[in-house]
Amino acid sequence: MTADCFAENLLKWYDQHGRHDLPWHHNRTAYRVWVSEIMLQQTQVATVIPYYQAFMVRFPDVQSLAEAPTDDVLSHWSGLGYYARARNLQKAARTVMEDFGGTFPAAQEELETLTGIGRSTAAAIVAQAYNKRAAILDGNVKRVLARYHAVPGWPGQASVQKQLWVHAEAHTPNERVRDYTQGIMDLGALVCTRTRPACEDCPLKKGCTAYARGEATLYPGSKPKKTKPEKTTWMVILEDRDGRILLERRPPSGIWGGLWSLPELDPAYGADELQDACERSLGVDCTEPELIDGFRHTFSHYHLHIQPARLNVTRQNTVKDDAHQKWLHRHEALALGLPAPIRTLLTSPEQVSLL
DNA sequence: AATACGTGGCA
DNA sequence: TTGCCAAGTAT
Repeated sequence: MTADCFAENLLKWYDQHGRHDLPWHHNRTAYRVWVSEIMLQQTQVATVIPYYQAFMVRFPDVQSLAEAPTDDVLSHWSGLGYYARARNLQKAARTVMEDFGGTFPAAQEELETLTGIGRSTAAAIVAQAYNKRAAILDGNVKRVLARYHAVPGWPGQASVQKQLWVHAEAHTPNERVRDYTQGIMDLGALVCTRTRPACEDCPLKKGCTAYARGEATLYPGSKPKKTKPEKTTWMVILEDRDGRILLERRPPSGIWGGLWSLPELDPAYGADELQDACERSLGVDCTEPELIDGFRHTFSHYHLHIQPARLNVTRQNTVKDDAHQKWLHRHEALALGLPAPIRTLLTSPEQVSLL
């Protein structure tokens, strides 16, 4: 334990002010902790909670997750984002069943071999589920440590991250690792916040270098700003006489991988070429295409200009697939992996159909 | 090492 | 309206 009582002060604060009643705090099995950690990657607690609850009802253990249809897993993830997490989650569940005899590995080293589990997530599972010593370094911890030690630079930079890992390891105590781990995340989320940190309420202010300098908000260093690339694409709204809209399954990797969306066409096509392109690449027979408004959707790394076009389909080779149909109806437009502006164009689940 | 991967909240 | 970013990992 370091002489400045970092962990002790943090634990004392955690007992009084920390979060002790989140859904994954109850019945803390490795499986439940694992699912929560994956959902919480780059995603805020408030967003995760309802997804976590529903997920646990449908997939209460590793076996049920491993045996489920992937569509079922994806649909429970739909709206949460970063869908590779869901695909990796199930892949890892199947690995646990096949290679680990259905028992979740308890060693950080072994956990890291499972896809979707990196160093920090493996450590979080070890600490949360088994109360075994392991250092985590998520966004909250990075912020706390960057301020406490006045570590300059942007944590996305490998050299900066490396220093933060050293500090994370050094502060992690041998006792009460579970509470410590939850506590330092809670501190980052509730006190040592990105903007307007509540330094006066912080149990670590005494040893905090940035606080001593009155420079808490200068840390961690901000991401170097780059001009976001702009991308343009076509999302085609194909509607038949019954008002049903065509969807297609997206490739397993890439944006909205494995989900259903409006057909996406090569942006190189001009508006005048859309009809031909649809008939050729989607195998449908369209009448006059009519361009709807284009709009822009912003992702974290680029601006996506989406140019939806409406086309009337005169002939539709509908392949009935009850399982998929049911899936779409149950989860409505949210399940489609569409950016919000397009969702509004889908009037009701009953109008959604597959080709 | 740098980039791709979502969504919603907030200043 | 726009930019930033939140319990990161895979490639």
